[in-house]
Amino acid sequence: KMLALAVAGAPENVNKRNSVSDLKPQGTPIKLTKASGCEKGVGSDRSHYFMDNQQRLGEQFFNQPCISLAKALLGKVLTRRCADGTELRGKIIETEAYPGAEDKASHSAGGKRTKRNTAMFMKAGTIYVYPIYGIYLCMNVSSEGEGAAVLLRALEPLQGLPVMRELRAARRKEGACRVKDKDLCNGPSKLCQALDVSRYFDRRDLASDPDMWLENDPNANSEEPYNIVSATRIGIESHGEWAKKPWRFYLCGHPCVSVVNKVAERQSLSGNEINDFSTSDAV
DNA sequence: GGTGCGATCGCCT
DNA sequence: GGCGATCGCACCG
Repeated sequence: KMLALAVAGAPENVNKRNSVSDLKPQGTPIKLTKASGCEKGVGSDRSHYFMDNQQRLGEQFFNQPCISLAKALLGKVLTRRCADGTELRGKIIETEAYPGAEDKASHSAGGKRTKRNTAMFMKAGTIYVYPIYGIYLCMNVSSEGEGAAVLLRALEPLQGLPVMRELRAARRKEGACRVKDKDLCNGPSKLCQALDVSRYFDRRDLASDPDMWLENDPNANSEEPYNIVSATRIGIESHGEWAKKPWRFYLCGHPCVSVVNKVAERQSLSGNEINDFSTSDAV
């Protein structure tokens, strides 16, 4: 606790003003109140919410169908305990479901098991980390169902932002501008960098691992619920019909969404749960 | 604000 | 040997 506090309580306030402007709610009705945004709570202000023993989500939570888990993960807090005791926290705000064998866009398409995708076939809650484009990593969590997993695509950073910023800056050019709060974890590989998720986590159990786990957001009750947008998944255009499945889920209007899909948002708001449109992501 | 492009390498065919 | 469940930067408007 003390370590976490020490880290979180550090120099963050210095940049408060910047962060505030970084996180403007846009578009749709979201409830990004000051208390729930990245700006204020982040770090020092927010960390006290996590001082009491937060209960980690256990096996049962992960043991649900893929699409259902992808939605259930939204709003949960991913916590990473670093080697020095520093705790980094981010709220999951965007996921993608890869339900398994029939899904041609999945690494487990056709039920194929390989060395790489082994974690997808392990018990629900198993972490699947794989390298992509030679230089990046993506993190998934396996769900119920053979070869099914959920890709984590974006987090709202809550605690340990200075550390996250350092971890992210390591990859960037010297002299590049400071990463905005909302950009620290707004992409699948960015969140791996920001939370120091390495390939070492592949095949580990998110329900019992000492270095990474999930919590409920202790602040959730004071916030109005977000609308969940379901949109087409990102980066799988070459997979024909499967590319059109609306299996990407995100909190509507949240500033940390990696790619906004306005068509999907309109459909979600009009109360249509099935967004089987074929257009690619609008800007 | 948006778009285009190159980086870079493990994995699978 | 070819190809990504991506990212950051340069460039344009």
